[in-house]
Amino acid sequence: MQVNEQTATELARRKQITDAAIEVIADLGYGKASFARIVEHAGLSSTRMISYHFADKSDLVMAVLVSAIAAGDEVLDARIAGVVDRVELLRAHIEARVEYLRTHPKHLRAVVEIGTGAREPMYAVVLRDFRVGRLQRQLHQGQREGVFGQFDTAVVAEAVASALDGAAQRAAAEPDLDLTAYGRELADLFTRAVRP
Amino acid sequence: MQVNEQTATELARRKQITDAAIEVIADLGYGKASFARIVEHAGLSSTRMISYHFADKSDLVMAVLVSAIAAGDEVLDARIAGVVDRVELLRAHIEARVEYLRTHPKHLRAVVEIGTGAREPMYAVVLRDFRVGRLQRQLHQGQREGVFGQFDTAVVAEAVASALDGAAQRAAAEPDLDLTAYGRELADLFTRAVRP
Amino acid sequence: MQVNEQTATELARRKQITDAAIEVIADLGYGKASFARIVEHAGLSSTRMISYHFADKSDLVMAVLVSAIAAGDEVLDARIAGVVDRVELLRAHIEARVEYLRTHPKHLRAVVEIGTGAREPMYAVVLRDFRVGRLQRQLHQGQREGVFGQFDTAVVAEAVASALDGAAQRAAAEPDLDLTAYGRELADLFTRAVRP
Amino acid sequence: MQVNEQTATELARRKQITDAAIEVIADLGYGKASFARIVEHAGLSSTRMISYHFADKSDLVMAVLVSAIAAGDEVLDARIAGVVDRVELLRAHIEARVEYLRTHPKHLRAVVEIGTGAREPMYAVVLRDFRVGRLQRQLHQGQREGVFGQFDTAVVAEAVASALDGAAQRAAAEPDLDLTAYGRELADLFTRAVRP
DNA sequence: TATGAATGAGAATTCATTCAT
DNA sequence: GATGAATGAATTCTCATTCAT
Repeated sequence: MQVNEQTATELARRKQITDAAIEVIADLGYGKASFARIVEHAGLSSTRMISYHFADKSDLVMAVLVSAIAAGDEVLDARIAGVVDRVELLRAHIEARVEYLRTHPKHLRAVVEIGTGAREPMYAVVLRDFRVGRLQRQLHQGQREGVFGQFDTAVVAEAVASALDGAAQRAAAEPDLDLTAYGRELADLFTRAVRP
Repeated sequence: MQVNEQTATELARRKQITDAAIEVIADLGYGKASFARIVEHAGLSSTRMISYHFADKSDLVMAVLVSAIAAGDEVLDARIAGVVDRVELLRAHIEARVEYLRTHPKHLRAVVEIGTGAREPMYAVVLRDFRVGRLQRQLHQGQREGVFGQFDTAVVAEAVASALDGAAQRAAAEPDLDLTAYGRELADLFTRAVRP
Repeated sequence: MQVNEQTATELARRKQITDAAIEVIADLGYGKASFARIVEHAGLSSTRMISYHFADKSDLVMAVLVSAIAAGDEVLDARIAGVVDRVELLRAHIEARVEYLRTHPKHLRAVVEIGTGAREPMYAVVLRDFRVGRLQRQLHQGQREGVFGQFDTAVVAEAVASALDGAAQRAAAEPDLDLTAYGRELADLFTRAVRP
Repeated sequence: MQVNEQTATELARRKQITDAAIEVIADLGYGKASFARIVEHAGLSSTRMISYHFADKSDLVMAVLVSAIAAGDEVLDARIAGVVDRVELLRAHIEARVEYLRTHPKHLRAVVEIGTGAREPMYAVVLRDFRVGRLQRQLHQGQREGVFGQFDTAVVAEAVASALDGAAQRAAAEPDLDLTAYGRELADLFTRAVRP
């Protein structure tokens, strides 16, 4: 299939660039992640390469976001598959995010960096859904079923998301951090907190 | 005494600059807070003014940090004065930070922006103490007294600090947010979470 | 005949590209008329399409010129056919150019844009002939016949041509401009001016 | 006076830059007049110099416009001073513009280049006033006084302005052109044309 | 204590064009 | 007859900082 093959190279290049961008953003922060540093990391010849494959910087960043979020949701979906208990679902959600941080440290770091460093409202929508969207819906459902107490789901979802952001920050600073234990602690913390 | 008068002018200038820097960092983010934008905001003649009063950018940022943290700790100290109960102390701590966010929105926003946007390890120490230092000591003491359950104080302190960061972000995005209620929700959340 | 069929497609493509180029040059000006914007306008896949069909940019611009000038002279020829009176011929010439501006606004605009924006002496020859060539010959002949006064035909021809350029500029700025009236005014103006 | 002296250097620099910009725009056209070529022409160290003294490119272009137009109006004012006859005033106007083209060839060329090459509506206002503003008012007044015939003053003013633009173009292409004669021809042409 | 002037380095982006198939 | 991929050069503009007074 010619069409697919034509696109294959293009897709491979885009992936090479987004992967490099993820690493650079994770390592240097959103502010320092210039085209020059990304091409250097990707082993490309010039920044022109990026401009050729992406309309502009926000196009690249959006591609990074989509890619990283897809990977994160994959981990999440796999972890919560089959879990029905609401409390266990919350635990699974938190632990899945920390597991994602463990298996894809650069990906999650990049998302957090973009979330905090970038100011384009363009990213806010997709970031919001990744950070608090699903979680808040779960919390809301748990309240309706009576398994959770009465609290502001927006506040709690934001608190959980922020705690996971904080975990990413700490993990970056302390590479030896035991993330599995960290995830369990966070899950314990919030499952206690949502009890009726 | 000439020396003192010189210092007084000097201090006034420094304050004018740090105040402007706080506003700009809070409004535009650390990455966009250039000298040019700060002098514009402060109504100064040129960026040379900043370079004259501060050794370099990190010197200015550190001054911003010290100033903002002092103001925040002042609010905190006033709020926890006389509180002895450990749980109430935790509640007071969280609510005091949110109150600080309400009374000094630009200050706390600036601190968070520097915490997430800047990468100089230089700031990390002072930031760490502001965000988790006192809190973690309180939690630890509470555990020793048996009022709190057994959890990793570092994890919980980081979670609380991150939740407050998240509150600052939301407050920036939603100016009409009821911060007093938000603070109460957060305090409820974490006081439930630390129960034995 | 394969050769002809190939040429037909080739010609169709070239026409598609020159037509798009005319629109872009007319709308955005010569300076902003990049290959990228032309392919976008033409709905082509890449700028490579242009480079394939035209040797280089000046080749494309020359094709635009030839095409637009041919269309303009067609209108002119139709309008002056049968007119013998010298003064009427001048009037017909001016009005035909304005009519061309009305029926092919993008074409004439593109010619003017290239005339003013481009610097290649290559275009100057063909432009010169379109703008002042025929007109100057008519004026000269009119003088020999004694119907026109004594003036510098080069100056007057250039003035007429410039006035028509100006009309194109105004028409672009004011889409509601009554061009027929404008043409009549110009014709009146210059027929008065050439009287002996 | 310190204030003046401080500004003096600044003003001198700005003049040095605008003068160089006028030359470059006149010689290479608006499209090719990059900062790089202007600093090269001005003998400055880097384009940074321009960015330091002008907010952005349009700021520089506007300064060029103001400077060139002021010089042109100075010549015009000197030429029409004391002229009362309406027809003579029209002649003086046209000849003054051509004289300006002769004494300040680069200045008028630059104005024409900006007028045709730039697209910023920002310039349009000041350009319009220079090109047709005063002239149209004169024509209108002449009609009210009955010295001129009935014609559309906007059309005629635009035609005169365009003819002067055309003169600038020709003068650039033919350095040996006798501009005084050219100006007289144009003045003859249009004074004939406006007769009742 | 203050400032006007200047700067080298780097930013993202656009340009017409060429290579290889 | 067509195209996907790539590119070097150039664009305007911003950055924190230094020089000289």
